[in-house]
This record gives sequence, C-alpha cells and structure tokens, in this order.
Amino acid sequence: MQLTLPQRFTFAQFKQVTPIEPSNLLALIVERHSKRITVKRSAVAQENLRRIFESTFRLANKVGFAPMSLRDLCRDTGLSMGGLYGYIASKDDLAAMIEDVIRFTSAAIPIWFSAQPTALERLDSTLRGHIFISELLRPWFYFVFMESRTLSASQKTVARSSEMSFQDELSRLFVEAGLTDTTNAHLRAAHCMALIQDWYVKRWKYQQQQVSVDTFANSVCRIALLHLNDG
Amino acid sequence: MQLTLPQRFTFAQFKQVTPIEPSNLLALIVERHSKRITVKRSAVAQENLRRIFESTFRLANKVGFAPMSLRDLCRDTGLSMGGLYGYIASKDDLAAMIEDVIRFTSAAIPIWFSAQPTALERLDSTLRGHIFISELLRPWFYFVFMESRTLSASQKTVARSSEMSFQDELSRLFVEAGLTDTTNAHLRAAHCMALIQDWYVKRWKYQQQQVSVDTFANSVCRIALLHLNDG
DNA sequence: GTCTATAGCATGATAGAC
DNA sequence: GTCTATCATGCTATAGAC
Repeated sequence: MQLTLPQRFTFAQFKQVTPIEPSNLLALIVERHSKRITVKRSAVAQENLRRIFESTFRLANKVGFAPMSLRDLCRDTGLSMGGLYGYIASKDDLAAMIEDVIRFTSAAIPIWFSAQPTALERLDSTLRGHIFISELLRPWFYFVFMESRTLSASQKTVARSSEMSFQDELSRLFVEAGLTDTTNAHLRAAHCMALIQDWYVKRWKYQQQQVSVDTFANSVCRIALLHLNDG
Repeated sequence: MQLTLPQRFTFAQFKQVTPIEPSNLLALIVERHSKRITVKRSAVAQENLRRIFESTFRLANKVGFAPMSLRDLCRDTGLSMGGLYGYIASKDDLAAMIEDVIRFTSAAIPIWFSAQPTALERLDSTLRGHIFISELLRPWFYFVFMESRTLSASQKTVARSSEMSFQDELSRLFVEAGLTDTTNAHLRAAHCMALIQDWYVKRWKYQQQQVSVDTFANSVCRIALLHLNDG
C-alpha cells in the first residue's frame, strides 16, 4: 500500500492517511494470534488486549519487563491470572506479540513511499514516516528497543535483521541520491537510525525542551540530506 | 585535571593520556565505597570486584540486570552468596556502584578540554573524549544506558540530570562557536548525545560494518561542527 | 470465559560455622 | 574473609469450580 502525501509532510497530515494506528492495531493482533486467543467475541478480546498492552507498557517502563509480575499486570488490567492466560500463552509470548507489531510496521514504511519520483523525496518521506509512526506507536517502539536484547538468540537475530533491513533501505536511498561511497552511506544510515531512536527512547529530554515532532523531523531530515553530493 | 592532546586526536593518542581507564577504576571504586566493602586487603578486594563487575556485565547484557540472579553471579565469579555480600550491600547497591562510575566519568570529560583556545576545538575534543572514554568503558556505559530507567525515582532524577549537564555543556559550546539560536543549539546537542550513545548501545551494527572508533568519531564531529554559522 | 486456589520452584538476604 | 545452610517471600503457570 502506498500513501499520498505532500513533500515534507507534517505529523498532522500523516495521521490522516496512515494505515497503521493505535485504534486498528488490536484487530490486527487478534487476527495474527487467533490460534492462541481463546476468547471468541472480538470486541471483548480487543478491549481486554488493549488493557493488557496498556498496562504492560506502563509497568514495564517503570520497572522493566522481566521484573514486572503477572500479578501486577492482573491488578492493573482488572483480569485474573486465569483470565489473562486466555489472551497470552506465556509472559514471553506477550513480549513476542509486541515485537511482532514493530517488525510488521517497520517493514511497511519503505513501501508507503516507494512510488515517489526522486530518491531525495523517498529519503525525506521514509525518514518522516518512521519518525511519525514511532510517535503514534511510541510505547511499542520503546518497549522493543529496551527489551529486544533479552530475547533468545534466535529472536535477537530476527530483531537485528529487521532493524538492519530498514537501515539498508536508507543506505540504498542515500546511494541513489548521489552518495557514491557506500561505506559512508552505511554510516549515514546508521546515524539516521540513532537519531530517530532517540526520539522515542529519550522522550523526557524533548518534552523538557518542548521540541515538537515536526521540529524534530525537520532537524533529522536536514542533517540526513545535507551535502548529499560531497560525501 | 586537563589533558594535552593534538587537534582531532585519535583513540590511540587518547588512551595514552586518559586519567580514567579500566585498570585504575577498581582502586577508585574501593576508595569510594570503603565504608561498605568489608574486605581489608585492597589487592584481594580489587580482584574480586573486577570479577563481580565483569560477570555482572556479561550476565546483565545477556538476560538483563533484574532477571540476573545473585546465584548466577556467584557461579560466574566463583564467590559464594555469603562472600558476595562482603562487597555489595544489596543487588541494587551493585547497580548504584556502576552508575556512580559513569556519573563521575561524565562530569570529568568537559574539564579535560576546558583550556583549549577556541570553542570549536573544545567542542571537537569534548565529543572525541566522550566517544573514546565510552569505548574504553563500554560495558559500564551500556549497563547504565539500559538499566537507569529501572532505578528508583530519585536515582532516575540524578541519572537524568547527569546526562543533561553534559548535554547542556555541549549546548553552551555550540553557542560559543557561533550558534545564536539556543533552541537549535539544544537540539543539536541532543543529536550529538544520540549519535554517541548509539556507538556503545548498538555496537553489533558497527562491528558488522567494520567501522573503527576513529572513523566513527570523525563522522560525528563532522556532523556536529557542520555549518556552525548558518544555524 | 472468567474466576479462586494452589502446585512447584527460584529468589534475595542472613546466620553462624570455620 | 569465605563458606554452607536456611528463611521468608514472590513468582509463573495450571487445575478445576461456576
């Protein structure tokens, strides 16, 4: 699916056309995990899942996912221990469901803007798209950033290759936009990833300085696209 | 204490003059926590502490600090549960000792280069200094980055104000170097922090791309100092 | 579909021997 | 200064009532 947006679009403009947003995520998750979720009425399932994820983010961001007990999660969601296990297979499975959302989302972004005419426009849009979707799904992105290192070796490989595939996409766009030195293109792409991740990882900093998401996106795009012809 | 180094110094040059390095950290820690550490012979204490930190970094980076059990830590260090408590007051205290090292180090960096003649040189040196010291003490920096969010509210405040005081120092240097827009200076300083943190947080990425610490430092300094006169 | 009750186990910390 | 043994607590996950 491709998105139609003006050049240098704003967060407000993005919000109106994005196919992925908090309110339709739950239906997606219920569908992708229908084998596991025993609750049949979709509306009930979505509401309880919404509470489960909301509570998980609140508790995990306060004490970390591993120390967060399922008893705390039950108290916070209003579910019982037994009830909770109608929605998740295990505590690890809960983390894997969240991971899956981010992997799915990250893979979708470059496709949204693949039809734009110039490499510079695709670059600018892809960066903005990533920043804006991470703003909409901030707790999900934050969770995956912080918890992915504690996954099993095989899951960690999947998480890293998902991140690298987005970074490689940026790299290719830099080359298309005129960066002939591929080592430099890789490094610049890594820098872009680092800047964007900072937006959802160190949010307290930008809140404190009252930096808006549009100001931030403009700043990142400016750095990324600067001097694209002198290496 | 101030350091004498050439402009755009390399990691090899930095290593020869840095007052903080892995081999003298332990003496510093023993001194700063002498009230708590019951072991009197300093050589024994330092060797056991070295093993405790080494094992903590290995285990915490594999499964996280909270899920790491003190039994695992004992198995890895060769100490018994009782023996371990001669060195740490509690599991939380162990994390606080590591935090303290990074706070102490981060506060020292700007002073090392405060006597350099121009703001541009101070900026370049301060950035390199931070990158190179985080290379030397990578496990320590990584641990604090990952675990500081799970600290108590008061400890979290201390950690954040330590990070902000370094960032504000960068901000001031940007203004001295000609950035008249202070909002822009703050944003640029935050970007610098994000890029540097990426060096020790996502090391696997740079190893995979075979980027050396000197190449990385040059790239960050280039971005940081670019167009310092056009905002 | 959701609850209560509990099995089975691992944890952080300490007491006291040597 | 380091050990072994032990305590009290809290955990994940499940069984079975309703």
